[in-house]
Amino acid sequence: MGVAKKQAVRNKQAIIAAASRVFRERGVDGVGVADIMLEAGFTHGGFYNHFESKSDLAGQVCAAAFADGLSDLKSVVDQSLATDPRAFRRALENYLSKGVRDDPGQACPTATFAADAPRQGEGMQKAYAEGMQGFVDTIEQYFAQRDGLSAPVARERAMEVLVTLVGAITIARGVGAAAPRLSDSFLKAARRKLPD
Amino acid sequence: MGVAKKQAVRNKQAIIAAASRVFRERGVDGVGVADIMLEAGFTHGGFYNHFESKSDLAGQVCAAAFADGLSDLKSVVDQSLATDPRAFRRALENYLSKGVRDDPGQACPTATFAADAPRQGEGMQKAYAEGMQGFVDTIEQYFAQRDGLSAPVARERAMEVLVTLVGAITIARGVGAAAPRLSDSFLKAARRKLPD
DNA sequence: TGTACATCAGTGAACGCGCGTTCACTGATGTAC
DNA sequence: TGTACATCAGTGAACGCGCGTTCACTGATGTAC
Repeated sequence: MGVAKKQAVRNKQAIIAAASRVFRERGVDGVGVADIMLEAGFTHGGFYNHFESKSDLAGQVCAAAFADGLSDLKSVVDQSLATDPRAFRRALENYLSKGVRDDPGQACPTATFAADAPRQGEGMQKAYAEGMQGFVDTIEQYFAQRDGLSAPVARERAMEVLVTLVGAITIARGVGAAAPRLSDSFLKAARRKLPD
Repeated sequence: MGVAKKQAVRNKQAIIAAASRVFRERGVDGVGVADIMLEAGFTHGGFYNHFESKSDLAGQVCAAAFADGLSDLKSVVDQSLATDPRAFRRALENYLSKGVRDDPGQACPTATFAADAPRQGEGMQKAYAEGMQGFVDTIEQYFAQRDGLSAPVARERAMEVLVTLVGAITIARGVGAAAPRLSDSFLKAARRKLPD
């Protein structure tokens, strides 16, 4: 069809964005390449102009999702340290909300890609591990700076927070459709356990 | 081939056991019916003598896995209340061990089926929700009895424990292959946060 | 207890379908002159 | 600035393959007499 280079780059990002959403909703194994391309507004043949394979895409999707998530997290952390000390806590509570639970397509990759990562290729495993590392580092630094904690203590707290977030949202989604009230109580219990 | 009724029942259980293992290792969408039957030692054609569909199997597998898990949990709880007060805590620590992390095929369904449940059919969703409900109830009763807590408080603690277990093992598996040391520290941090 | 027959778990070939991937083709873009 | 041509993103048909499921067949099991 003839497409400008800049447009091609934008199209690739649109494919990644579409895949990012449907992968989180239905799992990497639950969507086909043709579905993804259709969601992005293209026919499926062009896929291999942008990606080596579906597995390659999965890795790039995971990396991009973590990059977005980390950038969001960093601005929340900066905001908390500078002007609005409650911003961090608010972000955690928002993560454990019904809205996030019921819309995995938009949600943080920590939970949505956790199950796919070990089952997909090396690229996705690496992206997931590096992404989690970035989250741990950022939260660790936040706790260290805010509460004057030593690095190891702050690090452990950061990991505890991530464990609570991922555990609660994972369970809440798992029981969600069949037991909505149980699902809500898991979110509530986890919210109450969060640090300030 | 001609097979006794008792043997047929045993064969069905063998299929469920094989599926239970490979579903946890590779995800429900990651294994085919033929694979499962081969793992169980049969050809694939006989599958539909036992199950209506793959989705039906997934539901039965999830229910059976939770029944096993719940029965294990109940005997640990009984043991803790009767003769060995540390048995419960030991079981939790064992859940968060490298052995369990690296062998999902044998592991507790709370974490391994959490991601599949919302994406598979109604049967699996129901089995997962009922299974989690059973776990919550059992742990709640344990805390209530052991520490003389009111039901709501004991319930919230039970949910906190489950959130920690599922979150830690999910993240540990997710980062496991690409970042083994990070994975270990998540398990460690979660173990340290467990109640006695 | 022995015989004839219906049942039905397991076999293995076959079904249509959708998957990931390839390919010849197209035409606007971007470059060389 | 205008023209001729190479590039390459996107199209849509096609590839082989493995999926979930169906089916005719088999023979030991279990039952009726």
